[in-house]
Amino acid sequence: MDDVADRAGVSQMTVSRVMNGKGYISKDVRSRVETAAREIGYVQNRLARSLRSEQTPLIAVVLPTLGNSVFTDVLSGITDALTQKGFRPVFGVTEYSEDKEDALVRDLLSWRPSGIVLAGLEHSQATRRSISASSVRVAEIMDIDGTPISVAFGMSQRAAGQETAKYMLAKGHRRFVYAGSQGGRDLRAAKRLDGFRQVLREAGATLVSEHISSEPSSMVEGRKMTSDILSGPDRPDAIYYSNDDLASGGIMHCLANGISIPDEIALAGFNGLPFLDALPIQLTTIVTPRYEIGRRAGQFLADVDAASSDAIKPHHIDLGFQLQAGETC
Amino acid sequence: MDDVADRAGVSQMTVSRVMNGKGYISKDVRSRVETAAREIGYVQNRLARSLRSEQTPLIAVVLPTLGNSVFTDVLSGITDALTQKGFRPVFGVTEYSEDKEDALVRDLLSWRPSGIVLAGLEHSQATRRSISASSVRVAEIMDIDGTPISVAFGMSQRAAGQETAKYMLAKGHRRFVYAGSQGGRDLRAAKRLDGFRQVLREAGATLVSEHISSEPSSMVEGRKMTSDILSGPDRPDAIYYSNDDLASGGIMHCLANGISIPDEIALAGFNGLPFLDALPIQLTTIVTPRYEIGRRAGQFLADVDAASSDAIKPHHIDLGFQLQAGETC
DNA sequence: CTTAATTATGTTTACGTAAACATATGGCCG
DNA sequence: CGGCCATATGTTTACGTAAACATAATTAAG
Repeated sequence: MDDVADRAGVSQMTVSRVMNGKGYISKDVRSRVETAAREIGYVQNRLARSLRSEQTPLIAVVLPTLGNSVFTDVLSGITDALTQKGFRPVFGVTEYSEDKEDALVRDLLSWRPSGIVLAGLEHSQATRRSISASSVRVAEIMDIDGTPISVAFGMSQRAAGQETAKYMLAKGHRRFVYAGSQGGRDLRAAKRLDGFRQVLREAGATLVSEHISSEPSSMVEGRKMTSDILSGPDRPDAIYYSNDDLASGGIMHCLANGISIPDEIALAGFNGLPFLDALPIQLTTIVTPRYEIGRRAGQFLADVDAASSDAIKPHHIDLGFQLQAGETC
Repeated sequence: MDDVADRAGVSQMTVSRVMNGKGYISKDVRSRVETAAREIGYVQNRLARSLRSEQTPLIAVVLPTLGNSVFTDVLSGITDALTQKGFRPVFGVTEYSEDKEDALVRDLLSWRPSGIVLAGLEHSQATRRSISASSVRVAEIMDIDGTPISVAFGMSQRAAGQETAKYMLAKGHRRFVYAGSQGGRDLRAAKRLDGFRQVLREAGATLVSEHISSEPSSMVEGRKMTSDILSGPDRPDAIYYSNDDLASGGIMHCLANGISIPDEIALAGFNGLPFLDALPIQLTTIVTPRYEIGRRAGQFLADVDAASSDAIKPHHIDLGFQLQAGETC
């Protein structure tokens, strides 16, 4: 800035004013400064700017993984909303580990972001302390079953599990198996299962068993699990998968082995990923507003006014979900 | 830091040394400082740290979109590599616009990142200027057909197009149509088409027409385009799609309308996305090392030693690709 | 036992910016 | 014409940290 100032024959402070469009600047000086800046290729140093002004246009984003398109959809929504308001995401992935979340949150907060996005409502005491000590705005996403730190954008995971169970029961299925992944560390999936279980219990139906793979979810994994389940001793008449990736693997297994869906076995997934449309059989699933969740969360955090009301009463914004009836139940 | 210092009965500088593990510190002082820091919940201010030390653990990542899983795969690879070495990605999307890339690069460079990831090898003069003025390390990804600024990690897009053409010709197809998206702004797709065209020309085969939708690529879009192509006047016997999303839309159209693949029409895609396995017909496509490209690029940028050799001769790292023969050609 | 290293700590300063606090000019009002 | 306000610019300082440059205490070497 000093160099630009010299070249334009003004003080450093005047350059700062031109750059930020604050205060009074004469037309003449403005153009001289702008020219000088362009000529020497001046680029602001945001580190200094943010240090001095005590605010950054950064939003920390903490997600469990990028390997699941659910979270890349969310990230896409966040990014779009933030970009529009001149904010930038800085992010990291926890791989569903609480310890990594703690460390990551601490690390990201050291950038003094103005906001932070967390997945889910369950966070360690350490994470909560870090956050409350820093006065960042917080948006929790995906889940609304519980008490948010500040505002949660998402849908009721439990209700999604319930609705799926009701639908499958209505279709006449009685003996169920649950197939999940990530070693059960996906707490949203656990809540869905919880809702699912509860409805089954009330209806007197049976949850024969729960298969939880330790792998990340994928079609291949879903196919393998389905094979195990169907060749096992206690064969169910329906499988509830923790997500579409696993469920589509289930469809593949059945197709490949001539197992008729839904007569011999019914399947249901979760997420409503677009690739389902390409499958030969339409999966019954729950369509979630992933992009919208991200966009709303981003919008909220980038909205400086929403910030000012710092003592926000914890609440949630329910973005709903949609059961998409397919041919697999 | 001053507060921690007071509490531990040492100077601010000693606290700094403990935090960064630099210089000599006695066991006693170290533990006192660590305790004090924990007690008052001290969190480093990276803005100040980076400002003073003139280096940041940030890597700027500029991608065309997050709406295409190709780039989320890449981003996942980048993130994994960076995280491991204590770096963080800060990113933005260009939506395939050169102007947005310029603005984004300028903006991201203002954070003084130690590295930047760009997609492709084609960049405006403005972008090149910004980058060379800032002395960041640069990794260009996806494409290696051309001269990189520094190091490019990717594969030959042109060769991919060529190989697809050769394969389809070998299967006896002669009249081709190309189907692309993004209004032709995807320069990698353009290079593939270029290679494809060239091989057809040399073989005396015909590229009947090139359909370029202005929409982002998706199965729905691919299905629509395929319908148009097949109902048009000059019906081809093969369609080369710019990617798997469009191609799988093509498969759907054919399945839904009883069009036999590959007898009535042959199809080929690009990327080798995992969901292809779930389709009733295996698509012939090119499998690209997307995650690996991201990982290698991230690794390179996070490697401080690779940095020191600042006058790197422009070169590329070819991560190759694999033609995956399916049932659609 | 001196001297020189090694270990351990402190003091001063600079990183690049913007907030806070001046100051100067001109125009408008009564 | 004096006073006040809007406009336009400058000067000083602080943001939180680490590099650079001391200095003190301890150990090793001769």
